[in-house]
Parts: sequence; structure tokens; C-alpha cells
Amino acid sequence: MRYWLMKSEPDVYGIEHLAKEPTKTTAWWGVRNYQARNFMRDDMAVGDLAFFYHSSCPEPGIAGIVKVVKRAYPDATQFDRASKYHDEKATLEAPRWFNVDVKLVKRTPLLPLAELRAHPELADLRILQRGNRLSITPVEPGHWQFVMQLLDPH
DNA sequence: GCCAACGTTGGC
DNA sequence: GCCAACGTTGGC
Repeated sequence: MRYWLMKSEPDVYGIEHLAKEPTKTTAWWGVRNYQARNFMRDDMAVGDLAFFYHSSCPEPGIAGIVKVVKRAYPDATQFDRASKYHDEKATLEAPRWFNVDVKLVKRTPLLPLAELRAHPELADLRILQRGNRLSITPVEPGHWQFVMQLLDPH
């Protein structure tokens, strides 16, 4: 089982939206970056845990924890001509884009990006690397544990 | 709004 | 296959 960090813009879809879903579950669709897609399609398994990260907002940071509850399957929006995520090169036989389903495990007090940066133990965390733009990144178990400790010191 | 960093596109 | 131009991301 692996750990991940998944970015979302709270204006578009934040942890509050997820918390309001009847099943507290959502499809993580709209990824249009090959590296992020590969992580989802090839490496994400049911039971994997991820930090839900708020980006492009006044207070970027970790806002909660989610769990993968459904393995990668084709992202429906790639076939939808009306969607801005439509991809004319994608076919049903050879879908290009995928999503997974994630379920809210728990919301957390916001752990701001600035605080993540303040801990030398997290210096190698992918999200903190210069120029990082990947919306989905793996998190090493050691980093995961460290952040969990920050979220809940007891 | 600025700008650095990166991915994608397209001409050659 | 190279690489310049362009678009996007995302923190500040």
C-alpha cells in the first residue's frame, strides 16, 4: 500500500465539497498530465491513502486525508464533446485518461504549506520541490508518518 | 498580477 | 529529433 498527495483547488473542488458528498466519495477526474495519470492508472491501489491538498488559494496546504476506494477506470469527460476535458484522440477502446475514486477518511486542521516547508525532515517531499506542478505525487512512508505526527501529536 | 518552472505543440 | 514558442500551474 502506498501514500500519495493529491492537489485540488478549493474554489473548484475542496475538502468541503467532498465532505458534503452523500457517500463522502468522489471521482478524481480531469487529470490531463501523463505522469499524474500513470501514477493513478498504474500504481494506485484500493486502500492507498492520500493527503488532500488545497492549491492555488489563499491558504495552500493539507486539508484532509482520503482513501482510494476504486481502482483506475476511464475518465468519462474525455469522451464528452461538451467538456473542456474532451480529448478527440481518446477512444473507448483506447482511453487516454483515467480517474480513481477516493473517499474522505477525515478532515484535518489545515496544515499550511509554510509549515511543511519549515520542517527539514520534509525537505525531500515532492510538493516542496522547486517547480513542482504535478497534481498527484507519491509520498514516502517516512514523510507520511512525519506529517501524520504533525496533524495529530498524540 | 508577476514570474519561474515545466509540459506540449509544431515547424523544420 | 530538435528546439523555440506558447500555455498552464501555483506560490507569492
